[in-house]
Amino acid sequence: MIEKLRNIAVFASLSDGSLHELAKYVEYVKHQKGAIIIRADKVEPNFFILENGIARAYCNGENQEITFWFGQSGNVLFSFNSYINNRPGYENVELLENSSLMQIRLNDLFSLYEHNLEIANWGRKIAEQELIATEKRLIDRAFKGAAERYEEFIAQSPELIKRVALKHIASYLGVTQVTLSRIRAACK
Amino acid sequence: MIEKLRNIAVFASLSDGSLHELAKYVEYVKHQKGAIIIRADKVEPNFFILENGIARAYCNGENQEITFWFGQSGNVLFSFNSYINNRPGYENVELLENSSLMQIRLNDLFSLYEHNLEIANWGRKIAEQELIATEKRLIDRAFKGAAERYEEFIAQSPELIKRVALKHIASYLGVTQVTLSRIRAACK
DNA sequence: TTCATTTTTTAACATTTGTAAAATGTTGCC
DNA sequence: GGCAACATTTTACAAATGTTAAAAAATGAA
Repeated sequence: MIEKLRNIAVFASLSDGSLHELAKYVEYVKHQKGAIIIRADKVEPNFFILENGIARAYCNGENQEITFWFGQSGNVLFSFNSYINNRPGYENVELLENSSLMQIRLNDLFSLYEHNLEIANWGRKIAEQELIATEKRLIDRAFKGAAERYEEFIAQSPELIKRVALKHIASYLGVTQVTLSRIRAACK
Repeated sequence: MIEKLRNIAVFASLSDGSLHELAKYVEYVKHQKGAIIIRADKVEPNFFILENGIARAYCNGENQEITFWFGQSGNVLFSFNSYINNRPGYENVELLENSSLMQIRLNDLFSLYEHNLEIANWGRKIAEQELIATEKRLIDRAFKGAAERYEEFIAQSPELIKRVALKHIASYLGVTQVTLSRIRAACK
């Protein structure tokens, strides 16, 4: 059990003692492709670690659905507003493949944060890494054209290109699917 | 001294004991309008809290300068990449008015994180709040037109509209200054 | 395989936003 | 006040991206 946790990069900074403490609260779950594991407008009481599979987070607009995040094996996955503010979130999370996940109840995790210094710092680093990645995306939108963003996406996430529908990638990159098609046609 | 810290909202969650610990390492500094207190490509060894004044963070592009963050009284202020990854950052931070700041050396702050549970969780919450705000901006760019983003900016940051040059606000909103002028002309 | 469904591409046209340059407005200093 | 430096708006035109619709290609289930 601890072995399984230790193999996931996100837990690398934790000692055996903390891994044991954490493991007490970890539950394994499997879901089918297409499952919506986090729903907008509901407080999601769990924090997930994606062991296998691919997930996307999206918001519902009027005529459109905006995908703004992809998760792969080893990524953590949670409703931002539930986790951070204990309020209903704005995002849905859909599994794009049959997936296996670990989950911890937020209440248990928060209680670990209040008692275990190492886990509190682990939680801090998770938020920090997500923060720096999100900010870089925001800055990239200003400096780089859609074509360049697409090329970087391919370079950085070759797995996702193979396994995720282009319509989702288009909205992740901030363009319509028509524009993404044009970009792909141009760089052939 | 502790009183001064207690009046700043970002410290509200800290007990007297932790405030005392933190206060040992806090130094007060003043800078003039126009001072660049964080420079891209340098590791910035301090973490700042802006007591008075306004700051902006920006990246240098080839022909342009992109402003992606504004700070006001009470906001924390740090080089993301220095703080998070101990690497040179990508952002400059300029003070747009004469300002007074508190600063703590990152080494001291990190050492507090490793010894004081309450401060570790305080650092976690700071990263989380920045994260949720940044992600909301990214999503807003997809769902809202430039005009709507401008109106929301006015509603949420009335102080900044009065005190910050429009060219900086335009780039913060993700449009050129010409486009912002057109938006302003249209909604008169 | 075959059919139905979904995804992706292509085309034509509309709209938004960008670029460059000039005009106007504002600020601060001598 | 008057000048210089900088900020903002306006104009004309160019480029990028969006919209709509239809065709082509890919996918999945019976």
